[in-house]
Amino acid sequence: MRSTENMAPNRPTIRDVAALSGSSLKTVSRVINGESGVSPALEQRVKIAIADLGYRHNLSASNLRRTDRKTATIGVLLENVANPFFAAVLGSIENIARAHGSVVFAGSLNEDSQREHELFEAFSTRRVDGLIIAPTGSDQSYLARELAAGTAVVFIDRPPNLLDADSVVTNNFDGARAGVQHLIDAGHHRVAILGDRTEIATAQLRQAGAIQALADAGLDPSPDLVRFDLSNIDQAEEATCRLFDGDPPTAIFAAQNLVTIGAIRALRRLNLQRTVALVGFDDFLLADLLDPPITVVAQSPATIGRIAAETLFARLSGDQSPSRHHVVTTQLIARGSGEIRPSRSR
Amino acid sequence: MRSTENMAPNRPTIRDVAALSGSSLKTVSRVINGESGVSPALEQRVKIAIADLGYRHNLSASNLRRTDRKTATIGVLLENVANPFFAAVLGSIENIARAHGSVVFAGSLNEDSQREHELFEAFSTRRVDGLIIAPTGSDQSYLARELAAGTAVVFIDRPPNLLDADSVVTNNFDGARAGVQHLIDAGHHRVAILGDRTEIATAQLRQAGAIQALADAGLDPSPDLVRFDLSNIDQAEEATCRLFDGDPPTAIFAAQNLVTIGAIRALRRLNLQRTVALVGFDDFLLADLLDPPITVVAQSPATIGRIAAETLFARLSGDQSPSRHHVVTTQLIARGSGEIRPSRSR
DNA sequence: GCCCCACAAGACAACGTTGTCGAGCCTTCA
DNA sequence: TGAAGGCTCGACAACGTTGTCTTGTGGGGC
Repeated sequence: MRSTENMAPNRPTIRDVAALSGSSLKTVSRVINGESGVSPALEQRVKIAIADLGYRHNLSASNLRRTDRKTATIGVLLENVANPFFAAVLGSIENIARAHGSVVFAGSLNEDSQREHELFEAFSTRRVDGLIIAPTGSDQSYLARELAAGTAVVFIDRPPNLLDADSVVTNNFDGARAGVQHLIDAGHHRVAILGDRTEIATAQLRQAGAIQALADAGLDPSPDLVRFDLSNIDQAEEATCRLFDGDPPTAIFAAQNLVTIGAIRALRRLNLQRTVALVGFDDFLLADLLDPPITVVAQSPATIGRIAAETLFARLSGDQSPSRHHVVTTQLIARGSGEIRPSRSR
Repeated sequence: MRSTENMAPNRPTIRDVAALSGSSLKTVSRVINGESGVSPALEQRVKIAIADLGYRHNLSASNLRRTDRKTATIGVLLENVANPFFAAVLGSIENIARAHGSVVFAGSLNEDSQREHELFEAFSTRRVDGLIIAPTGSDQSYLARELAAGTAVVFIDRPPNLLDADSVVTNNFDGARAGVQHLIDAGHHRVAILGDRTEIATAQLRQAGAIQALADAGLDPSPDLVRFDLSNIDQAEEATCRLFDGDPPTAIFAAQNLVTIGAIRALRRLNLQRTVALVGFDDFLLADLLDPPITVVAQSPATIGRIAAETLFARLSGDQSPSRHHVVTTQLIARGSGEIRPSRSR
């Protein structure tokens, strides 16, 4: 007895289709799954009944019974879907997933490792075939059981901690090193280094790479020119301004997207944008239309997403080879801001 | 008999948990669902068994049996997840979904109405509780049965065709009208109007609003100043350049994001960026750092996403009131490019 | 004419879970 | 002391589907 208030009628099931078409459950199942062994006439009757009833296959029930247990669903855990870098990664993953007939769960972690656990739990409960994760927490060993249970997992942007699994990451160290090297090559000796929060693994690597470039050139990173833990545009802008309180830098390396933008704003405010060189890590839309155009160390979000998704689907197709760790190279794009020479040598 | 090659072991079920904890299926089910009627001691034993086995709840089976039939899953169909506007919408939806304990399927349509059907089918088969759709096709009547079956559907960005359902859209007509009005107020008589493909409903409205503003001012839109069907940056750049072949405009209204960027590039190329006024529809990152800073008619993707998700969850909680059509207003942000006055009057 | 086989089609159980109902036990109160 | 009622706990069926097995049915070869 169904209440009349909450009046969603029962959806038709294969039982209804069987009754309407005058066939059996199994026959309908065969038609739905395109199995052989159904005469054309009966198949036609079943298809008409399906259309008439507006029957829709129930993947939950199907999946429960099937032996292969594939849901044709993958989960993607990113830092933030609204961040252009990760949005590009997600778009690329979705393209590959589409080609494999899978659909995609998307979730944002926002640097919250508890959220990482929650979302993993939620996706796992829904029995995704595989996961692509840009991890935030410092321990992914909680995934070991899931891996053993047959769920494929690929890490992107940041490698997993305490777990052996495939990964696809940008060459952060070398990219940052090349960015700073580019400034040194332009004749700079006082290069400021601005970076994101040091808890973040990628931020650490970029900062290390940047400092390595200084060391390679026999330059000491003076503490007043190195500022980390900048987590938004405003903080980066403020930190950049303060660089010019004492003995100022002639060039700036900004190790992250938002930090670069903060630096640009600060240089504008101080009217130093044509005097102080700037190289940013990670490309962004319109960088070429700014004045001066911004030189960047570009990452390849689309490549990262594509390789990660391809790796995932290879695993789902049975690839049992040892974990692979893909490193995607960066590309330095010289546009102007990074080629400014020091105005006065020391 | 499980083959040893494909060695994913069976996942533990509540049966295994019951056996290990020395209780029954139903008791384990009660513990999992936080139902009352289990003594603390037994509850503890069950929880230990769950942890020991690494048991994970199977939402498919649960959902199959439950009477409320809620999957705590919603589907979002967008134009493209990598587009900043839709990425912001998606991020906002995901936030609300998280607060309601739901997870989100994301799919890109890329102006392909067949893809719209495919994704709908895929999500429906997975029994999502609700859908948020930025439609691409010209007929959404195929959703009527789904609505009747109890799936909530909310349309965003573009209203549905041939279907009655909730919607949340930007006030495209008035926004575009205000943008062009702003240029007219600055003294312009020759205002070019550049727009996206006319098949797109929002593009039509913006173009109509822009032309209405001209008409209101007693200006005739001369055909050589109106260019539609620009679907990417390059086409927009090319079209903008050609505007200056004959009798040139003194101002440009670009009715879409990428079109605005194309126009900026073109004006730069012609070195007219400080001479020709420009107002763009839809805001973008760094618009304020360009030279001149770009005046825009800003949409509120986050607001659209939030209202759509809140409407959806209200429906899922039983709201049966008639369909509502939310209109989100635009905001004109004057930054400089739109306030340039005509250099010579005609 | 008979046997065998291929093929179409259906009966039935099972997937992992939860709704229903009933058994057993303990407490409470007349 | 006994009936009533409230607990905890478990047996069982059912959700919608598919794997397995069985039952027809007709055709071909001898």
